[in-house]
Amino acid sequence: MQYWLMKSEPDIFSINDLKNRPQQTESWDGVRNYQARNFMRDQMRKGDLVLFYNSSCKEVGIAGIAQVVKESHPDLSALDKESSYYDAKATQDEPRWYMVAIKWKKTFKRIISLAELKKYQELKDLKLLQKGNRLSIMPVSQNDFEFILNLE
DNA sequence: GCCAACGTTGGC
DNA sequence: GCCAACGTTGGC
Repeated sequence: MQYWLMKSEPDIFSINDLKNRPQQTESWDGVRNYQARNFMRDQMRKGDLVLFYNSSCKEVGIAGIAQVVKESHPDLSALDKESSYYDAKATQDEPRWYMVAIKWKKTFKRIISLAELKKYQELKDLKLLQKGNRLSIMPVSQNDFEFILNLE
């Protein structure tokens, strides 16, 4: 079992939105970065746990936990000309972009803010905190994951 | 709104 | 394959 962090702009899709979906589940469409795609396509497995991170908003930080419930499948929003995620280079045969589905598991009682996370020496290896990291999906070590759970 | 840092594109 | 130019991310 592996652990991950996934970023979302809460104004666009929040952890509450996830909780309110049918089956509290959503396919993570719209990722258009190869490294992030490769994590979803090649490494994320059913049962993996995910830190749900709020980015580009008033309170940036970790909002809760989700779980991978469906492994890699094509992100067909890339084929939809009306979608802001449209990619002219994606086709039915070569979908180019892939996603996993995650299910809501827990909303933290408080947002564990980015500023707070930065304070802990224990989290110095957390990729989120490393300089210039803009990945929207990244692996998290089991130790870091458990440390963060205990901060709530 | 600023801007550092990174990713992608495309000419050569 | 290099690299400049451009676009995007995302914290502040």
